[in-house]
Amino acid sequence: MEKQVTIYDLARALNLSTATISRALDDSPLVKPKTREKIRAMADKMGYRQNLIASNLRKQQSRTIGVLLHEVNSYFSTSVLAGIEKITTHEKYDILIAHSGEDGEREIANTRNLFNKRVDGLIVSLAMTTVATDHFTPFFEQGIPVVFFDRVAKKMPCNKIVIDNFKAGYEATAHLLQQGYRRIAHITASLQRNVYEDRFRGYKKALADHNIHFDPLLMESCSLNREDTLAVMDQLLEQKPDAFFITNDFAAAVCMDELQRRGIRIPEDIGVMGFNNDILGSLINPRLSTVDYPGTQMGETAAQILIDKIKTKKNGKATAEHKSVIIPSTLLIRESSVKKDRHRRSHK
Amino acid sequence: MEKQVTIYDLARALNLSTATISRALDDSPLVKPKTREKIRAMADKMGYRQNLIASNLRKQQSRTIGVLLHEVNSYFSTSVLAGIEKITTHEKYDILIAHSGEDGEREIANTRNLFNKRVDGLIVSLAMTTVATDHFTPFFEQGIPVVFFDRVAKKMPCNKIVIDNFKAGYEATAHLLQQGYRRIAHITASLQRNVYEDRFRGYKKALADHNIHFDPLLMESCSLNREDTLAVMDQLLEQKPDAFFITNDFAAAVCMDELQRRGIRIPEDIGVMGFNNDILGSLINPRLSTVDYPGTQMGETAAQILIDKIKTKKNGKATAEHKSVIIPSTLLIRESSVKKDRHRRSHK
DNA sequence: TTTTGAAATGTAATCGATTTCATTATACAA
DNA sequence: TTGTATAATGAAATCGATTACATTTCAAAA
Repeated sequence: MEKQVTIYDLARALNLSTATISRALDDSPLVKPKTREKIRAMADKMGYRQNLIASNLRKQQSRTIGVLLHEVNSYFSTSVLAGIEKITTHEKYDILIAHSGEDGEREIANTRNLFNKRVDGLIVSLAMTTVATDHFTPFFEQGIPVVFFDRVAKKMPCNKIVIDNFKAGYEATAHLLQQGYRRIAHITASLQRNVYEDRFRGYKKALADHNIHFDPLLMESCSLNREDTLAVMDQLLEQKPDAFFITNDFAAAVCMDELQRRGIRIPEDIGVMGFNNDILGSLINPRLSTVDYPGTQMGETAAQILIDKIKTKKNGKATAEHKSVIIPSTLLIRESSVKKDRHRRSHK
Repeated sequence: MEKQVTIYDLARALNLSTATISRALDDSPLVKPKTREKIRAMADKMGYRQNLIASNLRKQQSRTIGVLLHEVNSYFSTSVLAGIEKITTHEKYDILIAHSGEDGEREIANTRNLFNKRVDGLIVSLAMTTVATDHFTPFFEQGIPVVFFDRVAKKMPCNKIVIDNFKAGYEATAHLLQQGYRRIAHITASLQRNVYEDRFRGYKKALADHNIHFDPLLMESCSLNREDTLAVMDQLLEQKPDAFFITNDFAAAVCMDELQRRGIRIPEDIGVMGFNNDILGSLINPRLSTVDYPGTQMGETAAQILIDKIKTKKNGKATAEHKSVIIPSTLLIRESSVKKDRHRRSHK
């Protein structure tokens, strides 16, 4: 385990000051090209590597962005991460990923840790069980930019990247209604979170606009994991629904699988509509109708806005105003929600 | 944007030295409980937050582990990450995730960056196009522990967490043979990587053991993404195979979908065997036979071994010997590879 | 009361790079 | 040759926490 080579070692070896070394390695025009070359050569020869911890301490930055995710196991999450990474790599930032596993307590602990690590900015999607948002105030007080995406805090004024969940929920439900489905069951998650609440409102509005009475017995919230979804589905089937609108493709796929196992035909007997456009949906039979959710684009947008805020902050300009971006989502109609006979009839 | 509160501010406010403050906040028994309480209270009151960058510089550590992944978009990758995270969270380490997108060049750049960030250890799965492994030598020279998992460098002596890919490939192929399939096509990825090479060897050995001549025309390497897989499958179909052994569940699902679209029945006409046990496989029809790949366990093991190495290193004991762990994988026989008629016959 | 050892606190160096504010070298004009 | 502007380099402070080593405090023993 050799000792690290520092700029002091380089300075000694070349009989120069650390100031010159530092400047040379930073490509500063203040040092003579010939000197710079000498320093470069010696740095290579001695195997010098910059100590970013020391650099960051001095520069009062970390060139790191914290990403606080509710979960990482979905296609949506990895898409968002890919989008964030694309931008941050280009802008030479690192990302520190923390995930809360949908647990508000862990979200708080993670937020605290990222703050202590002095991340230059934060990208957040709230956990399912988060209620208060006090844990972000240290960031606001220090003027460290925070961008929320997807799962945002409704009341708080902040930077937000979202889709129009109300509209998406409305359109998905309206589509099912147009296909002739009437008793549309809705499986979703905690209504505390904007995304689920908005979609639910969209669902109810679409029903109302089609003169259908909303039946509370046709709606259930759960964690959307396999077991909970199956349990909830089982319960809802007693209400004799003719369609399911499920706010998650994985849960929708689980339902479809179980329905088919019970001999129920999709979409003839029961129509299914998912949400998120997970790859999964294009590989199951019948192909799942869903709402395309541009994860990569959300990630890119969030990262770009965050980095812009970080940069303008450095230039001293305060940027108090909050950006709010709505990314377009689109209804993706495939097979699980399109009644074939009805379709055929309409063509004849 | 207020100024950060430092231990100097606390020291001044309480008329104590920074040494005492630092010790108190670290729960050192060297400071009187009463003093500690006072310090704690003042820290809370003034909103003190530890600056981990300064702390890490002084302590010559980062309490961060670098994770270098070939990709992050698979169920396997997220499982591994979950496993790593479980351990690191418990041991109070952060993880810095870098992914190479299967590109060797990016892997080199990422490795360099993680080194400069002074990660305390590194967990790696090699990219598809990586050839040399010189980029890891700075870690070895500095005695920074590195653990490879899954995609490891065969020739290099190092810490490795793998499954027995040869055995898994053998068993998967043998199972298909037992089911009566004879012309088994093999779709895999770059044979440069141990995992694919070993599985391929297992495949060939199983064929040989069943007195079946290996036909090179039945084997193709590709990136395993949708388009490439479909192209390769199309080509292989000309060789009239009666089964596919595909080293990736996603690619297998894509194939199954396309085969069924062409009216080919699975498993009656063609049997399909995947690899990795992606959730996907349990949601498609017929359910995909595959090899269960314990990602979470691999992640946990890799993280635990790495942290142990970091700890023993701190205690001064050099740990030159390399750990090599083989995690058990299991053949998961579902529907896509089991000939129903044959099955029935054997029961009658 | 003095001694003594442990307990508590303090002083200052340290981690490694950056950067402000000098200072020295160099080139060109007068 | 001298003066002067500019280019190049250096000395030392700085970022904030930790910690080796020194010093003070205090209670119990002598």
